[in-house]
Parts: sequence; structure tokens; C-alpha cells
Amino acid sequence: MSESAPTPGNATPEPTDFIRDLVSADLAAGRVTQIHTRFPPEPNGYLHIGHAKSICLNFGIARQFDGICNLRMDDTNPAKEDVEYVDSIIADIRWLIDGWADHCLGLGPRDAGSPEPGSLRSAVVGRTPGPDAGPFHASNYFEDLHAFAVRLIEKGKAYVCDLTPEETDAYRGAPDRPGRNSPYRDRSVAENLDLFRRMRAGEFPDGARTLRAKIDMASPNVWLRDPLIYRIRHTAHHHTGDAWCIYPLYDFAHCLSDYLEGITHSICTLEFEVHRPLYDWILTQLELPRPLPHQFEFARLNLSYTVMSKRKLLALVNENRVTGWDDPRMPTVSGLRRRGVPARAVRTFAQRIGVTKYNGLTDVAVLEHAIREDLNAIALRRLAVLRPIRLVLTNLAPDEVHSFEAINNPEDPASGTRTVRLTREVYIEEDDFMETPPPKYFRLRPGGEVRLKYACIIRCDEVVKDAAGRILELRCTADLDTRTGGPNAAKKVKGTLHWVSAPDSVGVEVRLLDRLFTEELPEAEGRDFRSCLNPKSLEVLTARVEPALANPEPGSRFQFERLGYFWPDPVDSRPGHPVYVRTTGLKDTWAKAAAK
RNA sequence: UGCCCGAUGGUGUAACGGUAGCACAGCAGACUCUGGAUCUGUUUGUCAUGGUUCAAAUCCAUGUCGGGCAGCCA
Repeated sequence: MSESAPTPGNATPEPTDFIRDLVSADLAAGRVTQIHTRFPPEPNGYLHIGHAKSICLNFGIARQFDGICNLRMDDTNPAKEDVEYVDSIIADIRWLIDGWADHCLGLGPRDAGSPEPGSLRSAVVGRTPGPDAGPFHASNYFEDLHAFAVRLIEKGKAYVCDLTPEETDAYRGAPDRPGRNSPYRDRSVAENLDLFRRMRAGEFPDGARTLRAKIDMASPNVWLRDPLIYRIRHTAHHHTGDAWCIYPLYDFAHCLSDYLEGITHSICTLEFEVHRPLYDWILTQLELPRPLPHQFEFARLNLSYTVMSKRKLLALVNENRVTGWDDPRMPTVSGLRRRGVPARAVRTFAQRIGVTKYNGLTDVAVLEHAIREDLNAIALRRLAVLRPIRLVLTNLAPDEVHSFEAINNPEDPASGTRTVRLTREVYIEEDDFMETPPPKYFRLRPGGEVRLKYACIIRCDEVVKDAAGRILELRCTADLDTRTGGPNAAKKVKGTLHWVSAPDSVGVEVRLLDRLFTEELPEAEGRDFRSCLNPKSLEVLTARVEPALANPEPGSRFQFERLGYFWPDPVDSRPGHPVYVRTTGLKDTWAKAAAK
């Protein structure tokens, strides 16, 4: 029996929610002995942060209760699906669960073989499953599913229907109005069997006939009004090729795929709640020998300033409003990854937002906070100037150099120190100087003093401008007595600025990202989500950075001091020519105050 | 005039008949060679009305509001 209570002394207690409570209760009551969940994406798009919530839930439960979570492609609609998506989904999940729940990942044999119809498809589990293991596919069960459909026909619980799509709609009625029986509802078992055989044999064109469950056309639940379970589609399938021209629908395929894999808890989102009676009906009618899976529903994630529907994300990609599914501004898992968001931060986020049946709107600030919290602990501090202005220390000789020790990460002493060099000419940030500053501006002003981080205090003596009044350079005096360890080291000034040595620094491309939408609810009624795209969601500039940033290890995490967290873009960076992406900014109290 | 589900501060969540707590956001302060981090304090909440009970966010009834359901999508 699994341990359901949090381990005493465990630093991060396991989360609790109503689904985990139900799982615990099932275990405690002996209704199940091993927890088996599944994550069943349809390979018709890339995974996004909403899927990440579901992945963290399903794998988190498997992890917490010593169970297994199968990865299954829910691929029953050949018209919409593609292997490109299969591959991206696998990569995204591996990234998200790596080192956390990868030991719970259940995979199937890559060669599905031809097992006995209805037999259990056991999972291969382990951190190194080997090349023979791959995701499960609902399409690997087409033969089983077909056999189950035949059995349903034999039991008089399914029939072949010749109604056109339009007629089918009309006969279904409406939520507040019962439907009518199909004229084909009472065909004999023999005739149904023959017709279904001929459907499979390809004798009829697309849409000519369907196989329907025979339930109740007057049910107040529309999904019980003789739902379609097979349709004719003369379309090649990305995984089964042209082996089939009839394909099962979701409601029929999903519950039985769960059954075939021995799933105990089939967790899905709220919109499937009304499908649950159908899920249970199909499994019950078939009188199956093994324990049945059960469906549980939770609210999908809605995030402010974000769109989450696959259709809209696909539109952003197709209309070239972003550079691709993995554009770092996208809420896709691949976008988050390319943006430099650590997988652990995504998991922390998923845990903090909880799991309920309430359909709310989560503030994207919760995600941003989880990212900062994670990066603050691990990112190496560096000096970089995004929008440089030249600053001349007039009391230093042109070849004079002072070396200072800079701390790599104050949160992690083990990360050590490095040397930065102060020269006569340096760059500081444009924002860090104002000729006529507002109240409470702590940065540099004419006649004012600030500290150059890790170096010394300077005083601004003169502002040099061109004919147009643009600032050319600032002429300042360095007080070397205030350097670290110097006689006046303890002298206090209000502001400390980041800076780089002009001759030492190198220019690199930096990409500043902002939220993709300007409105909290881009999908609000009565507006096109495109109308609130943020025109400033991407800003590209050439920054001056300290030499230590010129050739980063791929995957390095940095904090550019006072600017935010950056990392080298894994796609566009080249050796010696990094492209830095800003994962997220620092909390900026001054910007907030200045905006008022 | 159908069926299903939901409702706790600004937001997301906890409390499983017995002190309304946590996180984010906000505000104020301390500290700081990052206006970061950290620390402290703090504003704001049980949808409404009845009922059961010594005691209700929790149980019951009614109402209000919100979401979902009528693809040969998942």
C-alpha cells in the first residue's frame, strides 16, 4: 500500500486536492492496489501550459502514490493529426518530468504487435526505457476497438445508421427537446454485423453510414442520445497508414483505451463531465473481465494575458505573428523551454495553483513569480548594459585599470567570484541618468553620486551633448577610496548602478520579451484576440556585456544585474555569438513608482 | 420551461460540523554595493435568504450568479 500522507520532514510536502483525496480513499479502501493514470494528448498541436497542469497532476499522482502514468497518443482522427506533433509532445513531456517523475512514465512497445484482442497492455516503466519503447497509441487498439464494437452489435447495443450528418443532427433534438429514434435503429443484429463488416471493407463513401450506440434518444443528457461510435473516413492515418477506413470516435475509444491499459483513474477536464455516463455505459455494456477505470474531472487552466486554445495558438503560428510553436513568447511548453523557464518552475506553478472544479482565471504573475524564485537561486550574476551611454572617468589615465572581485551569486556562495575591470571609459544604462530627475530618483544626476557596483563611487561633473541636445557622454570623477576594502568603502550612496568597461565589453544581441497580449482576457467575448496583441512583445537590441558573457555554455542561466534573467537562445545562438533572451525581468519597484 | 457542474479577500486555493489559513498581487516599514533577494507589519473574504444544530464556509431547502452540454473534433 502506498504512503498517502506527506513524508515527515519532507521539505516540499505533497500537494492535496480533491482528486488526490479520492485516490487516497480508493487505495485505503482496497478498491485499487496500484495507481495507474494516463496523459492522453491528441497529436494535433503542441502542448501548452494548460497541458502542463494536467501532466503535473497525472504524473504527480503516479509519483506520489508509487504508480504509473502512461503517455498515450489519443489519435483517432487521422484528418487532424501528424507525427510532427507526436515528436514534440514526447520531447515536451520528457523535459517537464525529467528527474521528477520520469521513473513513473509508462510507455508501450514501439512495435505494437498483434496481441489477443482485449488483453492488457502493460507499461514499460523506468528512467531508461530503451529504443523499443514509445508512447502508447489509441490507434494501436483499433483491432480491439473493432472487436468491442462487434460485441456491442451482437448484444443488440449498437446499430449501423444511414442518416446523413444533417439528418443525424435533426434527429438528436436539442438540450431542452428530446430526440427521435433513427429509422435504422431496429435493424437486426445480422444486418448490423454485415453492414459494419462492409463499412470496414471500404464499400461505402465517407459519411454514408455510422455505427451508433443504442441508448436513449430522449435522455436529458445529449451524449446518451445514440452517440456515434464509428465513422467512415477514407484517410490515411499517421500511425496506422491505410489499414483502416473506419475510425472510432473519442467516447468509444477513450474509455476502452483506458481499460486496455489498466488505467485506474482517468483524469480529464470539466467539459467531459457530461460524457462520464457514456464512458461508464460503454464499459458496463461490454461486461469486461478486468476492473474498470473511472473518470474524474477538474477545471482547465486559464491564464491572464494568454490564449490557451490550440486553434488560436495555431493561428498565431500560421499568420506569422510569432516565429513558431516554440517562439519564446508562446505559452507552449516548447516556448517556455526556449524562453529559459526551468521545468521545475513550471511544476512549482502547477502545484501552487491547485486543482479544483472551479473555472477561474489565474494571474500570470503567479507563473512569473515561480520562475524568478527558481532562477534567483541558480542564476549567475553578470553585468550587462542594454542601452549604453558613455561615461568617462576623467581622473583615470587612459590605460589605467582597476580590478575588482564580483560575486557570482549572493544566494549561492559556492558559485564563487570573478574579476571585473574598471577603465577610464565605461558604459552605464540610459535609464540610470536623468538631468532633471523626479523625486526619489536614486540614480545618477548632474552633480550627483552613485556607486558603480563592485567598484567605487563616482560623481557626475559634466554632461556633454551634441548640437541637437543629445547626450554624448557623461564626465565623472571616480573616488577610488570608496572601493571595496578601501578607506572609505563604507560610504553610503542611494544608488548602485550596473556598468561595463567600454574597451573590455562586447556587443551581443539581446531579445526582451513581454507578454503577447495587452489585455487580461484576450479571448473575451466580442473581440478578436488578434486585436490585443502586444506590439512591444519583442524588442531586439545590441547590448554591451562583460567578457564573461561572450561565449556561454549552452543552457547557462544568468541574471543581468538589475535587468532580469537571461539565457542564450538555444536555437539562434552560435559559438562566440550568443543571442540572449530575457526569461523574465526582476521585480521593478522603481518602474512601478515612476509610472504613477 | 432541459440536464450536469460550480461559487471562500483583487486573484488562485485551504479549512472534511468547532480559532477562516496559505500563496500571488497590493500597501507600509526594516535591511541591502541589485529600487533584486530577504525580513516584518498590514488592507480586503465564506453569493443571498431561510432551516437543522450548543455550534454552519461546511449539512438541507429555495433563489441569484457563473461555467459546460445539441461535431461523423478531442
